[in-house]
Amino acid sequence: MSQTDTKQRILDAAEHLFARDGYHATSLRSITTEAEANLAAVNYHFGSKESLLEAIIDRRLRPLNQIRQGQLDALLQKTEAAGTIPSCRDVLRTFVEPTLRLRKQGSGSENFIALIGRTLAEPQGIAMSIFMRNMEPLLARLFQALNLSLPGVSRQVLFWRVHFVFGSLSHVMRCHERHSIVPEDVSIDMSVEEEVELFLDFAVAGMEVKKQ
Amino acid sequence: MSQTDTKQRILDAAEHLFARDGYHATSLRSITTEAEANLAAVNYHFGSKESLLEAIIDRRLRPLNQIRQGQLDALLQKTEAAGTIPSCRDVLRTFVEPTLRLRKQGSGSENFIALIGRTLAEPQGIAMSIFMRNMEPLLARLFQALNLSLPGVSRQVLFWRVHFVFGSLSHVMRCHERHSIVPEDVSIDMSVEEEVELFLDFAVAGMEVKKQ
DNA sequence: ACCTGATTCAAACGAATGTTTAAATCATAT
DNA sequence: ATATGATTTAAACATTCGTTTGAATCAGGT
Repeated sequence: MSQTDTKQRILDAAEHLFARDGYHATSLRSITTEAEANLAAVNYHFGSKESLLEAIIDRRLRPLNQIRQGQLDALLQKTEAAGTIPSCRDVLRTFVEPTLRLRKQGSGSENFIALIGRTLAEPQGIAMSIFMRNMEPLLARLFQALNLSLPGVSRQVLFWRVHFVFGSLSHVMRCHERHSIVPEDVSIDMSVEEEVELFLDFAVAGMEVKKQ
Repeated sequence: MSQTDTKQRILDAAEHLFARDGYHATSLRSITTEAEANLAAVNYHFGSKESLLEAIIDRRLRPLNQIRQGQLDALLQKTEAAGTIPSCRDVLRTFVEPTLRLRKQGSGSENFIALIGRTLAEPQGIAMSIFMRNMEPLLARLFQALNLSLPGVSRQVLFWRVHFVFGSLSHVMRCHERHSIVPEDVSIDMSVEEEVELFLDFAVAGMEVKKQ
């Protein structure tokens, strides 16, 4: 059993428990038990509980953001070459689609998505600063692209609507399991494409609407 | 200094700290310090930390839901008497307006709103079950009214869109302070009415949109 | 003034937390 | 085989946690 085995098992277990119970409600003992590792392994491999959280976020957020960044760049290059402006729907899709696709990818990534969803709900938390360090450049470019795609919407209103969309998305990210208020006749199993377009139907309409 | 003084001070302090740092990251010692009460006061007046959380939620959620319920009933009676169906905007307003109004009311209610916002982000948490006990009847009626107001939207799609709206709303509830990603030139000070209508512009457009 | 019940207080409880230690074990290259 | 560095292990570390205790203090009625 090599070093990376233990490290990975700890990362997976912690990702799962942090997502399910939250950072503070999860003990290192419960993590190492689930990972079948010794209690001291966390501090040996990661240094501290907080650094473990950082490693969890970095592991998946870095490649995810590279995909988002690549799709956004490709879209902007394409529209610029064609002399048009990107649609709000296409801009948002570069952010949302890789997110929901990663969740369906398995091997614990659904836990990561839920963890990020929780993180967004704790503005003052430890996870938020780690998260924002990875997100800030991309978020700035995304806002810029949305501003370009919606010339009729003021920066003021645009900001709030982006806020609303992020709220919706983080909620969807958190709730990957059947909820108590979900009616029995509502199916929650959809393909990634269905999920993405269902979300974009909602989000784009809200982004584009003229003031009433 | 009477009994209710200490009880109220503990409720206010705990509401503030639970909202800011989360339930598990807040200790009874930090609560009683902020409330200028003895450590044992929490267990004397409330029995346990968990019962304190329950008291916090009950204190404000009960009257808030009565207002929401009253406004929804009034709307449904009015439209039924007129032989029409309620608009989606009016139905959503009966839920959203009392919420954002309470936040602006002061005396710590903004902490409660943020706490509920956090609660909605912890599906498996202790607060969620306490919260849902108070919310389930109203949520069922709200969903029914929305179904009535949007005859063109299937139950399946409607459920998801309500999900999205709740995500947006809970996000707005959490973020009552200026965020790091908020551009400098974006004002976050609005009247309740402005806030409500800005939110409803977004949410109603997403609820009503035809599939693309 | 005195009694009674409610409230406050300092102190301590056992349990659980994140972290550290030092010895034991493993893997690998010479 | 042996030496070396990486990893694992059991045990203990000092804190902090929620809760409990029993005495002290308070308020109000007789």
